[in-house]
This record gives sequence, C-alpha cells and structure tokens, in this order.
Amino acid sequence: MDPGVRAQETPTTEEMEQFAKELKHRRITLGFTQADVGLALGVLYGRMFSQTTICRFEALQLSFRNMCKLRPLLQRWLREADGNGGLQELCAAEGAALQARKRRRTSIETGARGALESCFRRCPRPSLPEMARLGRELGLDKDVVRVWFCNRRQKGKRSGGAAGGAAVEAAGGAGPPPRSPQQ
DNA sequence: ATGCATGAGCT
DNA sequence: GCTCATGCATA
Repeated sequence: MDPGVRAQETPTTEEMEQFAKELKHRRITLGFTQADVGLALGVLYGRMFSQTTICRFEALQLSFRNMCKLRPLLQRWLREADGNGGLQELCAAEGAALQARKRRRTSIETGARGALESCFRRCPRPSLPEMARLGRELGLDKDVVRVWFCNRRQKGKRSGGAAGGAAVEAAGGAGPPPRSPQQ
C-alpha cells in the first residue's frame, strides 16, 4: 500500500521563487515575450493568459495559491518550448485580436493617493459610509474609493517582497478564514 | 511594469 | 460587498 503518487503537494516558497526565476531566464533566452507565453498557454491548454499575468508570475506578485495553480502550466510550456530545438515561432497570431473595447483607466491624483494611503494605514477596511465620506472629501466617486481599497488589500497579499507575512498556509487543515461581519 | 477595473463565488 | 483571479489601458 504505497501511495507512491501523492496528491499535489504545496511547493515551498523557495521552490516557487526558483521556478519563477528559471522561467523568466529561459523565456528570454528562447526569445519569447511575456505576451507570447500567455498566448502559448492558450494553444497548449485552451486557457490563455495576458502579458500582465505572466509578468506578475515572474515577479511573484500573485497570491501564493494563484502561483501554485499556474506553475504546472508554465512548467509544461517550458518543457515544450525548450524541447523544440530552442526556436519555434508557433502560434504567431491567433487571428489578430479584435479589440473593440476602449475602457478608460481612471487616474487618481498624487495628493488623493497619499490621503488614501494614510487612511489605509489607520483602517484597511473602512465601512461604506466612511468610504463615501472620504470620496466626497477627495472628489472621487465612492466606487472608485471602494475599488481602491480592495486593490490595496490584494497587494498586501502578494508573495514576493511581502515579508513577515503569512505565505505558508494549508498544511493539513487550515482553519476557517476570519471573516469580519460587514454591514 | 503597474494602476484601476470586472466578474465569479461566497457569506 | 468582500475576496480572489485576471486583464485592459497606460506610465
């Protein structure tokens, strides 16, 4: 009764950093851009990823759990890519992306950003009324403020660079995530 | 490389 | 509404 094959074990932070570094190096050596890799994953798995995601993976700027999910795919891409003689321009253009969307990116003034950061330090999770008030003071829409706080919290959960935090979890039974009763 | 945003899933 | 995974748009 030898399990032999164990259910996917959680890689250590060191292994993850090592892999991210190797991926980036080989990717560049093979002459691929981050966008190329994202597209290749689409061809190999039917699941495409953006340049942004590949960039964040290499920089360890995703949550540890997210990194664990993407690693197997990137590992296989690495195998395919360098096992091919080292130079293949597969999947050049998948029918030329048809971009009809033109979403605009809101730009928050430097001053307002500083104010938001100050508030975040005091309270990372302000209530809706408070965010609305803050928005009024800064001349920002309440939803812009709400989204800003959401994104700010996410940044604090990144793997790389984030030291002193809890990058290790789920090792046989993680307790229930602490949930604060929001209104 | 990174800021602001969307959408799914959960509570 | 929040968290989480993900990406368009832009610095």
